[in-house]
Amino acid sequence: MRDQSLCGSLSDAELASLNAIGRHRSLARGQTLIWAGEEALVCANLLSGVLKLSAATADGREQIVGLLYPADFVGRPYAEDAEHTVTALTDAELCVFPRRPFEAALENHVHMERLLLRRTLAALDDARGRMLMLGRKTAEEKVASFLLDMGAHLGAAHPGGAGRCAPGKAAPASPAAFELPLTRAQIADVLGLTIETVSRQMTKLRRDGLIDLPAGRSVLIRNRPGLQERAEAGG
Amino acid sequence: MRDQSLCGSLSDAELASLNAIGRHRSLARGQTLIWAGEEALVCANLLSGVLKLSAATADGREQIVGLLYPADFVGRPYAEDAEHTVTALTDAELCVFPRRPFEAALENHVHMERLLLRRTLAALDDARGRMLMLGRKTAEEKVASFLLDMGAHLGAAHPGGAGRCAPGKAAPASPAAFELPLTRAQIADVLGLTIETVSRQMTKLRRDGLIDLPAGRSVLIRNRPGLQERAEAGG
DNA sequence: CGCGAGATTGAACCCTGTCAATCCGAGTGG
DNA sequence: CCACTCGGATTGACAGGGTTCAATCTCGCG
Repeated sequence: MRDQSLCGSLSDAELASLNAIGRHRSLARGQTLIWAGEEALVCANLLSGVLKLSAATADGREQIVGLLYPADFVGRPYAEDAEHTVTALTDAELCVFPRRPFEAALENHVHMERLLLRRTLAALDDARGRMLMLGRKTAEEKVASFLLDMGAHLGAAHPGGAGRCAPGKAAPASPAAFELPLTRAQIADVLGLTIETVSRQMTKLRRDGLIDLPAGRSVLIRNRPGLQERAEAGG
Repeated sequence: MRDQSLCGSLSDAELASLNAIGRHRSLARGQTLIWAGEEALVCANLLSGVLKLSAATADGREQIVGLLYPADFVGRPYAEDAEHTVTALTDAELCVFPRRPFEAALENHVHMERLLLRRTLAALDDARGRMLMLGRKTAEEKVASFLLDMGAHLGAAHPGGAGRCAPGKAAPASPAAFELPLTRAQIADVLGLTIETVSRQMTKLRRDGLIDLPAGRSVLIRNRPGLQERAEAGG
């Protein structure tokens, strides 16, 4: 468990105090760990699988505001109520900590707090990058950059077993083929589009020979430079 | 200077070590402090004025990914290169720290680091809230929520002197009138729209009696509940 | 007065959303 | 084995919200 996650590069003492309050938990695909608006009871460390972080308008429009991959931190310390809903896109495994004890552990272990600060800063950069995409990219650019992003994150995945990261390999060259952990509807919610537009752009990219869509949710990138060109912009 | 900013609620020792490395700096309206892509040389604490945080696509489309108000933290510790450009929307005053020494100070003063962590977590929530707005709100909803947001932030502003926060008054009831620190073009860049759409939505809200636009950039909120209704969603 | 930046307004276009029909693959039960 | 169903994906037709292009207006300032 001492991988590149939050637990990674902690002292033995720190690891021990985390283990003392942490509990292993499995999430089935579709299951929700945290509901927006409810009391934020837990933080966690994602061990395997992919989670979505989402927000919704009063009338039901949904926006996925973040995707969480293995080793990512889950939850929001220091907030009484959760701002966003956390749901499993694939079956997932977590190391869950009750929020209060976790906060206490943070305060007692400077190193852990420092690690979380760096991660949070990185997450903030990521979120802001997504804002450029949502606000200023066309549908084609959105879909193209989404596919490239996803390919990078599912790097070491064996096509078929979604999203498990081989420990040790930090950032492997993303392979040509992978399995999307999201439905078209969820992709639409990530990109701020509709199902239909996502579908159309995908088939357009396929017709243009940049990608292939052999079955259901599997994707094959045939022409990465070309795809990057379609992604334009800075993302 | 011991206000609600990063410097606020620090011990004397911590304050002293910040003062040792910090330097006061003024920024004229339109001046840029940090360029995206360049080496990130400084962090800072915003004393007065309003700054924008922006990203741009290769072909020049711009998206404002954050607005910074007095007492906000500026910059990105632990990153070699800046991801976003920081520019003054109004004349502004900052307390600037060279990044490296600032990082060192962070490591030596747990309390400061903890404060920055909380702020960063809050900024992350804010950014994600904006993602919902960019991805899922209509033009009218975007403009309405922008005006409400701005009214809240410019709370204690005397119409005409943009964005200076009266110390002590934490979150005053937002007044009916304020002066926008942004041009229509910049508002468009915040909301992911065009100048023309922003303009049209503003005059629509005026025609409907929800707001008034007496002069250039001044705004008067005539019917806050009505405006909130137009803002819909969760923002 | 005239200039220029910013703002408003108008008209035409088109990308994307909406509505609806169809298709596909997996699982189920007759 | 096949029909049926059901969720997800694709495709088509159409309408509309927002962009684009362009003209006009306002206001501060030299």
